[in-house]
Amino acid sequence: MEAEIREKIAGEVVLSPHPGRTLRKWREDFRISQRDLAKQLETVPSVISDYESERRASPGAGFIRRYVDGLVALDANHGGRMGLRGGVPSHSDGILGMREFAVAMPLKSVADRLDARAVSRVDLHRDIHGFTVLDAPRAILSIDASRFAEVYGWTTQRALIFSNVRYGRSPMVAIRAHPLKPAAVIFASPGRVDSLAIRLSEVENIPLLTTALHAPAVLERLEEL
Amino acid sequence: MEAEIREKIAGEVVLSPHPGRTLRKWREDFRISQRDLAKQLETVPSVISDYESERRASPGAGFIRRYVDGLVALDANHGGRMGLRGGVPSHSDGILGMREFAVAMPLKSVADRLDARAVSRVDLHRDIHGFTVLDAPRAILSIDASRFAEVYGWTTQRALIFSNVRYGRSPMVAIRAHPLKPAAVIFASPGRVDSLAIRLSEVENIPLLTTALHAPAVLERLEEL
DNA sequence: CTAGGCTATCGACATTTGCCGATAGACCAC
DNA sequence: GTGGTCTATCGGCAAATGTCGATAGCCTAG
Repeated sequence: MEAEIREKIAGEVVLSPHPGRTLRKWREDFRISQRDLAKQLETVPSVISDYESERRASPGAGFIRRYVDGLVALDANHGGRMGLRGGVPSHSDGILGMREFAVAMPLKSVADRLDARAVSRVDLHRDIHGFTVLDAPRAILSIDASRFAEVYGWTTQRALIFSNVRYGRSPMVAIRAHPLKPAAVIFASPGRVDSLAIRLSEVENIPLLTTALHAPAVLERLEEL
Repeated sequence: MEAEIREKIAGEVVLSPHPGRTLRKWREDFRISQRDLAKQLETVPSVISDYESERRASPGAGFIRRYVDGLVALDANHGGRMGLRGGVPSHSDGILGMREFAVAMPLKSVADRLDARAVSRVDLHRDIHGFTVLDAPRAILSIDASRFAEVYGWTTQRALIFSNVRYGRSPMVAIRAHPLKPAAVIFASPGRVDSLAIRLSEVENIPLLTTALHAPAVLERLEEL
C-alpha cells in the first residue's frame, strides 16, 4: 500500500508540467505543514516553499524521492488516517464497519471470536491488522476499483467480512480482479458457498471462512477484541 | 492505459536508488535502442548512455518526463506490441481469440455482425478498436488482476466477448473491480442475464449486449470484418 | 577485411539545482 | 499589544545537471 501511493505520487510529480505545484497538492492532501515536512527532511521550510512555488522548474529525482518518502512517513506517524484514505472520512455505502487492531491479531483468534470455520484449504496461520465489514451487493455497486483504498483503509492486512452473501462468487471475483488482496475473507451467514468461490480463495491463497453470525453480531463480537 | 504505464515508469525511476539503471531497464523492456530514443528526444545517443550509466545521480523531472514520454511514444509507433504486453506473446488459458481492427469500427457494426442486441440501456454509439473472446469461467480462474493487460492487449477500446456465461455476474463484477474498462461487453449465448450484470453495465457505462452465437461462430463472423 | 549499428566514456562548459539564512506578511490566541 | 505558527520571497553560491562532440570498443553481415 505505501509503496503504491509513493509510486503514484512520484509518478504524478514527474509527469506534471508543474512538478512543484503537484508536490504542494499532495502535501496539502496529507495535511502536513511545510515546517513539519522540512523537519522530517532535516532542512528548512523555505526549501519546501521554494520547490512548491516552482522556483525550481525541474526538481531532481533525489529531492522528489525524499519529499515523497517524508510525506508518507509523516502520514504513517499520524496513523495514516487522512492521506491514504484520499481524504474521505466517512464510509461508502456498503461499508458497515471497520477497525484497525491495536496489535496484530492471529486470524485464528478472529475466527474463534466469530465461531467461524474455514471452507477452503488455505492455511489460516497469519496475522490480521484489522477488518472491514461490507454489505456485499451494495459494496459491489457502490465501490469501484479506484476506491478500494477505502475498503482496505490503512492496511490490506485485514479480513474482509461480507454479509448478504448467497453463493459468495461476486466478492471473490472482485477480489480476484483487483490488484490488492486481503489477508482473509469471511462470509457472514451466507447461503451455500459456491465451489468457484472456494477455488478462487485457493488460487489467491486467501483463507475463506464462514460464520453463522449476521453483520451486527459480527461487529459486536469484534468490538471486544 | 498509456497514462498509467507512464506514471508507473516515472514513479519507479524516481523512487529507485539508481534512477539511471531503472531508465535502462524500462528502455530494454520496450526493446528500444538508445539511438532511436535519442532521435525521438532530439538529442544524441551519448546523452542517453550517460544517464543510463548513472553519470547523473539525480536526473531532473524534466528529463525523466521526456525520456518516459519518448519511450511510450516509440512503443506506440511500433504497435505497442511488446511493451504494454509485458512480453508474453501467447494467449492465456481462457482467451479464445483476439484481434485489433485495422481501423476503428463502430460498435453497432460489430453488433450487427453478430446479430447481437443490447440488454442494458447504455448508449452503443462508440468505436471499437478490437476484441477479445474469452471463456468466462476459465478466464476468471486463470487471469488475475496483474495480467489484465493481456486481455486488453494494445487497447482497452475493445469489446470483451464472454462465452460460457450463465448469468453474466462474474464477468461484470471482475470488470467492475478492475481499473481498466473495456469499450463494450458481449455475452455469447448466455443463460438468463442477471439484473446485477445489467446494473453494473449501467453503473460503469459499458454497453452490454448478447448474441445467440457461440464462440467459434463469433470468431468466424468477426474474422470477416 | 569494411561498413553499419549499438553503446560507453569523458572533457568541456553554460545553466540550473540544492540549500541556507534573512526578512516579511498573514493569521490567531492570549 | 506580543508571541507563535505558517508560508513566501530572494540573495548568495557551491555543486550538480544537461548537453554536445570526439573517440573507442563490440558485434554482425556482406
